[in-house]
Amino acid sequence: MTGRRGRPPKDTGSLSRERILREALALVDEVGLDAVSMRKLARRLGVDPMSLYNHVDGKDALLDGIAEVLLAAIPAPPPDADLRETMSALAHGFRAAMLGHARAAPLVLTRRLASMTALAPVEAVLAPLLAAGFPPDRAVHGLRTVLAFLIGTLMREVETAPTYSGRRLADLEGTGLPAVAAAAPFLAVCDHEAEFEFGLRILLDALGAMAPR
Amino acid sequence: MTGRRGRPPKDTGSLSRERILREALALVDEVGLDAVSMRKLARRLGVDPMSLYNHVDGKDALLDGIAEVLLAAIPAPPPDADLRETMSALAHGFRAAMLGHARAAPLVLTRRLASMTALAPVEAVLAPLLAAGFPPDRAVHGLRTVLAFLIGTLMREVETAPTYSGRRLADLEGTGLPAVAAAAPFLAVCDHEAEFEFGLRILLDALGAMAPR
DNA sequence: ACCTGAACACCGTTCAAGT
DNA sequence: ACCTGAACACCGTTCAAGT
Repeated sequence: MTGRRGRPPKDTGSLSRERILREALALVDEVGLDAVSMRKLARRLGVDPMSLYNHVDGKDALLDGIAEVLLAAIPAPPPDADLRETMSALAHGFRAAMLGHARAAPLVLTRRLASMTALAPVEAVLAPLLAAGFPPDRAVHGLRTVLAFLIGTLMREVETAPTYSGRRLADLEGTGLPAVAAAAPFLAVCDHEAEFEFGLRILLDALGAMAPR
Repeated sequence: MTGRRGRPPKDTGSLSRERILREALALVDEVGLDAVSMRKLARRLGVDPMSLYNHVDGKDALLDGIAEVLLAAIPAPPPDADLRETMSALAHGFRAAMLGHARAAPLVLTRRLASMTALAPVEAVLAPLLAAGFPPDRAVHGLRTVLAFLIGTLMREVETAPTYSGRRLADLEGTGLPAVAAAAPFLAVCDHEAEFEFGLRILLDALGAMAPR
């Protein structure tokens, strides 16, 4: 009984904003952000490049759309969790969503998203902060501080080419900068996971200590 | 006696890597990153586009070069300052350098800089951390955490279009999200200065508390 | 060693035309 | 309402030629 009446069955459906965004994300995953073009996306969809403009407002709007798809993948935190658990769950969910599409992640991390879709995670962070007794202005402060850390950390994770060989170590030791040389073995590599947990802990500890209740 | 012998006097000098980078930065400041092209830069320099390739390795290398120019503008902290003063001075110097060229700042904030030029500020942060007794691995942790916060915060500052009118407030209140609505007046605006100081304080307090001496 | 210009293989997007 | 294709005004970069 499904799919009647429509001349072409839905999932063949030539074009739709959803199909375009889904395929665009796949294209970014495959070729990287710089190599994405409206024309390549159209070719991939078996369609004239201009057809895309019937569903998407141009390349910039397309990229914003991809960012929204990525953001929508962050799972909602368990509703009964306390402040720390909630913030931690959201931070980890955000990270997982970005690492799941590392090449597309900069779209979320570097673009100013006007859309209201981006507000679900904001609500999820703000609610426990308010519940913990933070007045709204300080809750927003807390939100923004954690978000800045997440964005900065994930930019580093996601831009890192998969190539820090031992090569860099020698470079670092040969700079004549004493502190750099002393810390060279730890500068040459980066355990992103540990880095993330280290910074997140500092911030969540600080917020916990500041919480009115 | 200066400038003899060279047929064209130095400062007329048709091209040089330095002149190209300086003019490229000015071009980014004027037209924005997206609108920058090798051809426009060449036109601005009164030169054939291809001449640039004699001094710069291509557009990507040009952009990396601009990022290095920006980074070089961070002043060295006073050498006699303690850990907190040093970190604070560097953070503020970094921020000032980025805000001085807001449209070019994403080059520093989002690109992976391979160059060793970027190491001067790293040395400046690491040195006081080591002096405060942090073992090298923890010093690097501290450096990276602060840097992530700086990058995330400055990305927000620098990407913010100069347009948060009262318009957004109504939008935020009408979302049906209770915490967002309650905090709407504070979400609608952003005092970047205060935000920066708030987050930086948390991090420097935490590092101070962790310092072995 | 450095500069030039033509040429190549691309872009995003407008517009008039089709169905 | 949606799709098409030609056309426009750009790109970054290679290459052979000039000085």
